[in-house]
Amino acid sequence: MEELCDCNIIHKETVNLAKTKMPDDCLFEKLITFYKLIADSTRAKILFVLDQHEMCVCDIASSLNMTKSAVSHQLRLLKDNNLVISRRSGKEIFYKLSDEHVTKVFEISLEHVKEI
Amino acid sequence: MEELCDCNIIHKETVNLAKTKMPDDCLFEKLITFYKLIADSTRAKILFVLDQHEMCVCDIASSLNMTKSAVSHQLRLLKDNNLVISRRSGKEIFYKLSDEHVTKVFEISLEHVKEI
DNA sequence: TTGACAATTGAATAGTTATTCAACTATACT
DNA sequence: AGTATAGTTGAATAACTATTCAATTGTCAA
Repeated sequence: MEELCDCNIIHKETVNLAKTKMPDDCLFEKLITFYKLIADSTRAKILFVLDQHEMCVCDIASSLNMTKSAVSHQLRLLKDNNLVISRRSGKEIFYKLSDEHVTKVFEISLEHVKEI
Repeated sequence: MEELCDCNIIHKETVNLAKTKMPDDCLFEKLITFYKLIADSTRAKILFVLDQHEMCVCDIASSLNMTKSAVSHQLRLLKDNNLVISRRSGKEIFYKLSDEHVTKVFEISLEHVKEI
């Protein structure tokens, strides 16, 4: 295992403890993937309105004052990452949060960030 | 207020409800600023190791196998946004999470993302 | 005061990404 | 079949950002 850092370990115990406790990269990937999705105002707003009610693309675009295309691109990202699911009903496609878990995490995130 | 969207409102009630419930942009800014900071593997790992123990830049760089410079740049962002604080002790500068609140939000985030 | 080490900084680069635009598909209705 | 509407898509652009590199600051110890 090569050392990439350009400095000495000053406090060996602290560093060793940190390294042993460090979760595997997979967990960080999950964390980052999830929070990158929230960390965009368009997507955060989409999640917020879908947390209120299932919606079609036009309604989301109207609510956010954006084009259908821009919203659709972001919906695709959210869908690919399983944060939302869709169903077609005639010409319209309705989107909603994928499950209670996403709802909960999003609401908790929103709640906590209010306090910072 | 100009309309930027390129489509009709299909379900007027749903859209109106969403619009009235929509938090002001300031809250979304806070949410996004905070989650953007977490949504990067370097910064997430820095927050993780600082959640274990106060650390100097060299120790953080060693723990993450990165250069001091790269770590320092990210620490600056975290500090500017009040997620971490620092104190000098001789040649070293120790960083830690800024308060219990940041600790809590970060730990909750980590906990919840495990379940997704 | 000189040298060594900890840390910061600014500019440059490379990679990522949100929105726009135009073209396209899918469905419903006449 | 033909038209209008809902939605998707890919390419292009513009904006943003993480890391590198080289230079610099701050502190200590000889």
